[in-house]
Amino acid sequence: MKAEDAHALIRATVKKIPRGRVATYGQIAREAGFPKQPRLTGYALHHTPPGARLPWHRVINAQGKISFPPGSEAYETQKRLLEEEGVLFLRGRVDLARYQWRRASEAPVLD
DNA sequence: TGCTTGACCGACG
DNA sequence: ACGTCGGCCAAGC
Repeated sequence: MKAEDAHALIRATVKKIPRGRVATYGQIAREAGFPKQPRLTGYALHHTPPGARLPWHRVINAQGKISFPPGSEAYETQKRLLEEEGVLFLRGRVDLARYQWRRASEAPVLD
C-alpha cells in the first residue's frame, strides 16, 4: 500500500462526515482501515491543498478540541466553519457526546 | 541513510 | 485537570 492510497482512503472517509457533526483523527483512521495510526489522518489533511472539496474542519482531536494553536488563523477558520454548521463550542471544546459522528449501527445520539 | 517532527491517542500519575 | 510516556509511522531534512 502506497502512502498516496492511504491518504485517498482517509480523505474518502472524511467526506462521509455529515454536516453539523464531527469526527476525531483516530476515528477517521480506524474507519479508513488504519487502527492505531491517528497521525495518518493528520498527515493526510495536512497534505490536502486548500480549495479541495473536503470537510476537513469536521475533524478534531479526541479531547474535542481543535488541533491548531488557539488564536491562529487556521484555528479561527475551523471554529467559524463548525459554528456555521451549528456545532457549539463550550470553553474551547466541542461536546463529543453530542456532536460526534456515529454509524447507524451504533448507539443513537441524544439531541 | 539515519534522525527528528508531527492538524494524534490512551493510559497513568 | 494537567503533564509525561510509549506507540505509531510518513515526510522532511
